[in-house]
Amino acid sequence: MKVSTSTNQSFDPLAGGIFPAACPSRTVLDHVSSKWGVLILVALAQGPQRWSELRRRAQGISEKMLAQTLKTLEGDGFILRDAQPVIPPRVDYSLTSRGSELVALLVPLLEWINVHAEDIVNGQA
Amino acid sequence: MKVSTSTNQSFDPLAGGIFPAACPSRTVLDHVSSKWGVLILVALAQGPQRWSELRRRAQGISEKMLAQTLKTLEGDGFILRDAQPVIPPRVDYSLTSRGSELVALLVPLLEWINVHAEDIVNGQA
DNA sequence: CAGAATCCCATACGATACTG
DNA sequence: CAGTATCGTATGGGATTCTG
Repeated sequence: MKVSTSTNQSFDPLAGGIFPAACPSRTVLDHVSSKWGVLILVALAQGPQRWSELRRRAQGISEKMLAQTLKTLEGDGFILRDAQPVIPPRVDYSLTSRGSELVALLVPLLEWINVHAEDIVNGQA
Repeated sequence: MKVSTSTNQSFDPLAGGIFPAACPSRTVLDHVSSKWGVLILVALAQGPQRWSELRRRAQGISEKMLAQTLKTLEGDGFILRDAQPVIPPRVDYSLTSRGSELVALLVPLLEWINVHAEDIVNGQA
């Protein structure tokens, strides 16, 4: 599959699958692009992490949203939940191989955003 | 910049900028990952398009959301609005160079999702 | 520590109608 | 054609409290 990487103007491997209103692609896209999905995914790119670590990393996330986001991502097979039966409880979250594939595509995007964000919100060229 | 593409485990060019709650990166990320942002951007990857074409492409979008999304993306400098003073009105939207950069990162992501979506929502490995 | 449960609100979003 | 205006709803998401 070829995709030229700049000032790209013609392709259409998406035509059949992303744009229809009720398609699997839309569902997955919504999960990933939910307010916290990307952040949790990318946070896990740095290796397995515990609940509280994720909570600290994704600043501003509520417990409810963390739980919900983790469940969705687990349901999609992007992350793995490893609960150890100890007291106090310890649960580690990590990327599955599918999750790693996705994150590999997400990281460049987030990096680009991170680099250009300031100019963008400041309205600079 | 190197980013290994699987079972990737260490980098952190994001540490400083994406995770803080009130940072430009978050703002831009929210714009891009809004329900319709990605779709409109990627639709425009196929070349300049008119309002009604975009509306047809991004199936399910309401006029309100299309207008709002286009304004946000224009405000961020991702797309260009070219209104021609003719009757009936004709307005073409196109990607700016900044928009093209972004889209170049978005397309592989959407393609990946498009390919794997079915398995993901069906709960298959 | 790692959640689940509940309550509640803001706003994202859709449907419809109207306009230059 | 390319929008704007208005209204109503659904739900994303926060705060708080409770539990194994």
